Amino acid sequence: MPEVPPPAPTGDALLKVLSALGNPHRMRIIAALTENRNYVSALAREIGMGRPLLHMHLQRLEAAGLVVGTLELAEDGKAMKYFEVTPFFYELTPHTITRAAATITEKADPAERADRTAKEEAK
Amino acid sequence: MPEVPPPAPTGDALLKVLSALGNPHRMRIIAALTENRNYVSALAREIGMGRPLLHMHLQRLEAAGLVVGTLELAEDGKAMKYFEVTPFFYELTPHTITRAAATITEKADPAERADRTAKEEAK
DNA sequence: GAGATGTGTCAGAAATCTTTGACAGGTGCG
DNA sequence: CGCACCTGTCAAAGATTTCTGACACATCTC
Repeated sequence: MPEVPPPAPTGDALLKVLSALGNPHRMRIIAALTENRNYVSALAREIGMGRPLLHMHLQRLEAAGLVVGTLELAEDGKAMKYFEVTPFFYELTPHTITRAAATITEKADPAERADRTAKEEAK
Repeated sequence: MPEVPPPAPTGDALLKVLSALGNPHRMRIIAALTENRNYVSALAREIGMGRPLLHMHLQRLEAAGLVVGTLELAEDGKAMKYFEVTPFFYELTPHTITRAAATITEKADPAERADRTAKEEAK
């Protein structure tokens, strides 16, 4: 079975991944969860961070598709949300960035082209 | 000549790269400069963005080591700063992130906040 | 000199992201 | 019931990032 090359991610998706990973706390969260999956409260204690804050970071990572959380019921009936990292893979080169940049649906686009060229000096 | 495997970047370096790339404008700047090098003012017109703003973005990209700028004197004597992308290559996987996370010198580190650790064992 | 080009920087507004503390559930146990 | 866990959300404060409009300086051309 030949290794299939990773599909090119859309600009917005890659943007989410990069901004999600570009944060020391979230990087550490990925590191902690890579070693072994864990539930929110325990993870919060492990890396010394408040639950609400960790919750938000996990949400950001999950939105980027880097981790997944599943709500499981323990034997004693308590509900705990376990998080684990997804086996992601991204290659960052000028080429991949260029390719991704072409498909960005951020703000501003419909009304803009070659009209605001010599506008700043015109005062 | 065998291809040398890319060296593992330090946590702080990777952090800079990721947060630099995790921005739509900077991604487009990389895309534009990948096609051909350019000087600040022309690039600003090309992607429709104010010079001061572009200047700041280029600074961020250069600090991350993704682009380099060289001040050159044109034939007519005008000084123009040409920017071009560096052939960077980063592999993003749970493993590389974990490895990088171990070497982060961001805020909080000198004194590990391990004070409420006695309670978590009470499971 | 005026005008067009290039460079750079600065201060403050605007928009975002990060962080904290309080609250509102739920379960099982002594 | 009260305590010890778990889950989640919210509002407001705090810290950063992003963006804009001046400003200053240089060169070449008219």
